[in-house]
Amino acid sequence: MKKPEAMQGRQVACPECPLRLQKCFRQFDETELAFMDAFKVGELVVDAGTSVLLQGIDGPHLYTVFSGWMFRFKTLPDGRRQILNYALPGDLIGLQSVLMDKAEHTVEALTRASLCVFARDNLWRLYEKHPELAFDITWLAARGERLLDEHLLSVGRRTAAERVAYVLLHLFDRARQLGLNRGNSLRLPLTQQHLADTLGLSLVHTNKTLHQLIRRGLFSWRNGELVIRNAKAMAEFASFEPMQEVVRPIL
Amino acid sequence: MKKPEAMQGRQVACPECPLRLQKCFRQFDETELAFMDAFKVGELVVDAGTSVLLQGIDGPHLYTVFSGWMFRFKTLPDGRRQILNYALPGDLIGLQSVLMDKAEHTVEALTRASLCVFARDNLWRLYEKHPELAFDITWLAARGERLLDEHLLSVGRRTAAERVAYVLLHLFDRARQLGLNRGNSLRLPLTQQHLADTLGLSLVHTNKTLHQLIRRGLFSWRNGELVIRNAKAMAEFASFEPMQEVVRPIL
DNA sequence: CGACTTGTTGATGTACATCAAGGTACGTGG
DNA sequence: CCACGTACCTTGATGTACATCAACAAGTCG
Repeated sequence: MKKPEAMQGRQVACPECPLRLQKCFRQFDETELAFMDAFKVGELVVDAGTSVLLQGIDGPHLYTVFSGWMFRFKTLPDGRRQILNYALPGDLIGLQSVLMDKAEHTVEALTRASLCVFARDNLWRLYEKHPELAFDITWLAARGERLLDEHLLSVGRRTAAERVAYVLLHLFDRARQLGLNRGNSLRLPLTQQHLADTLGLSLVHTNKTLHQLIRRGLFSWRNGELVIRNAKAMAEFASFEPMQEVVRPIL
Repeated sequence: MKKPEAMQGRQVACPECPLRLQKCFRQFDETELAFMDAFKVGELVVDAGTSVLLQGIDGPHLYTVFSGWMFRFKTLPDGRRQILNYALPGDLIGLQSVLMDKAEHTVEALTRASLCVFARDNLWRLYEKHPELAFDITWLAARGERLLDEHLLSVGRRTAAERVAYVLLHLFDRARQLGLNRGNSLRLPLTQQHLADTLGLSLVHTNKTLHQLIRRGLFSWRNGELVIRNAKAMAEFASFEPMQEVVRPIL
């Protein structure tokens, strides 16, 4: 587990942010962009395997993922790990740790990733001066809760095979909304161990289950390339319903 | 599953709200109390077994639990149910459904319960006029996410016995902060089926596990009365750490 | 200098034996 | 009647062990 690299100065100004051009994100007006630009204190680029927030440690910053994949997890004292969810470009990181004073989970980069960094101290000004942005933050928090609801349903009540199918569709769907896919194909930067820790399964059983589903022709996954072969059957099997596509805020 | 009773008019004015007297809740100033009083459109009293929000249905209201226990759950098409969390007095209900336009989960009363009802349309005014209250809502959302994180860790990575011990301590701790306990004793309005659906276990196995822990002298639970007999051993066994006691907002 | 070994490491694949959890059935008791 | 208790058998998931495979570094030899 590497340490984060030193935070760099600001490279991209919010008004020119290329992420905001994606159709899935809400348009900001000039005042909002100006405020965000002032709110942003820098950028952080981390290599895969680097932790940005640590379980039990005070977290002074709020982040937005600009590029790359990250994941959030908790561990038990004896090392058992549960991955809570994944953060993709546009996702907020560190809201819990800013509001509750310290993080109760760790956030680690799955790929090389870059983050926009905001100072916690200015968050209050955001609430005072820009209620729309405050509303956006609450919206993002509610969305986070919804993702956890769905994940919890999976881990608690779906069978191993259903869980695997579900999570792959879920990740594919989220990545697709950001345009990270190429047709039915997607570069998935996970190991089977990540999947296992996401789904509450052992590595060995995850592997068996994965192959069982691949043999059934639902998808393939080789060399980090996931291909959805039969989305319909897969969604039916896993009781997966894609998230309604909404124009969502981005900080 | 009964339908909610008709909403009654306002009985208790926010400035006189007895719940706010609890030491665990943040004090509101007069302006805030006045605003909340105007924001509140009524009260809703429901019997045990009544659903307030329904999975997949548009939810126009925001609620605060005033008294009683409620729980939030999702179900799969074939009926498998996963309880996501419990709502006790002071907890917010319906934020997801208000922000995302419809609920993706159901909220049901575990006991007779009364709720304060707020109109979604006025939520925006709250963000405009009372950033502190907006901040509070975000805080509550972040807290909800944290509870889910912990629950997910349990279901994903704890053994059946650890899960049972953990959830009982968790519920006891939350109830204690509200003064619902009497020493080590607490009236727990759950059936073993609720517990099973919370923990992702079968009813039979939940029962066995429960008795295994009772035989070990960690707690007892008869006639709906939970008694923590050995809190230390129980917390150690389940890797339970009580939530830091914070003064928290209430709407 | 390049080409071919060799060793290392991390991710993956598969075969057991074992065990934790599930499902059915049939009790009891309020 | 519904919640709880318990026995019995089944099965889904685990843990250990070991083999494969690709990526990468170091070392050796033509």
